[in-house]
Amino acid sequence: MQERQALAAFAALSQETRLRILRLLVVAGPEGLAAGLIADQAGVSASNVSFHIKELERAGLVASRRESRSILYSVDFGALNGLVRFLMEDCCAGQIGLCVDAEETVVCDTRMIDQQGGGQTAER
Amino acid sequence: MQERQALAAFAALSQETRLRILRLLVVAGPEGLAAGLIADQAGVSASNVSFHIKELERAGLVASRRESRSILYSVDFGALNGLVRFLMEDCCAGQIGLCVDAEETVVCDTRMIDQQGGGQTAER
DNA sequence: TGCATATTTCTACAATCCTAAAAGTGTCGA
DNA sequence: TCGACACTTTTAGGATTGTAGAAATATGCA
Repeated sequence: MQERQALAAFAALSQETRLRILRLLVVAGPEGLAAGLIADQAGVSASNVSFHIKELERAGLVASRRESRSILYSVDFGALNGLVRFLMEDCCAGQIGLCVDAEETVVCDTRMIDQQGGGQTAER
Repeated sequence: MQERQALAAFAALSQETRLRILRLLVVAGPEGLAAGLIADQAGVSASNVSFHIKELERAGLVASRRESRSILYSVDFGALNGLVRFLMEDCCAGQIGLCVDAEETVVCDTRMIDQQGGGQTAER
């Protein structure tokens, strides 16, 4: 994932309504959800949903397709995956051993295994 | 990590200068970096660095300590780790098998293994 | 076509970002 | 201790961007 896209994705996720919408869409799965339903479930006005969905689309996190009267929006899971990877790799600038805690979540990428010898845990 | 903190963290990372600063700090490691050095290396004015650092601190991603005349800033790796986890768990709303691709990065948390049977990859 | 539903554009307001200048804050030597 | 210096933060300003609700537009079915 390019830095440019990651910046847009972070911006998209930094807004409460958008985060809520994204979660709804994740739960909905590849099938997606109509804008009206999103508005209902998120407790937000339709125009507001439209605005935020557009932002999520611009960030590449959400895709849309028309189905009869409704437009169904769904998460681009590839993009979401890319963002996780960006955060772990690019953003952590190769210090993944420091960034990603090995306690519960053990990440088994070769690059990470190389750095996991120390078994370092993050300091709080 | 609480949603509130995650929102602040995403907002902090959604700005080019702040992302650059965070990367510098990650590379610098626990030792940290003085504000002046950050300004030089990031190619940003001192006041601007101060402004953005404060934002990173507010988001809980960066800590500071005084050392003689300088103030050294360092990444809170625990918080960064928490953000990665938030993105993978809370944000992905339990659909980790969909969100986190199993191709290169295999995540070996029990919760994830449970969901990895399908070996589903994201659709683009 | 005409109506009901679904979505987008418009508008006003608030928040963010950056530069330059001024004000702190702490350290060191006389 | 006091003043000078180095380093960082705060403030003020103006331009840009983000937000929410009102109004307008588009779509599909009878």
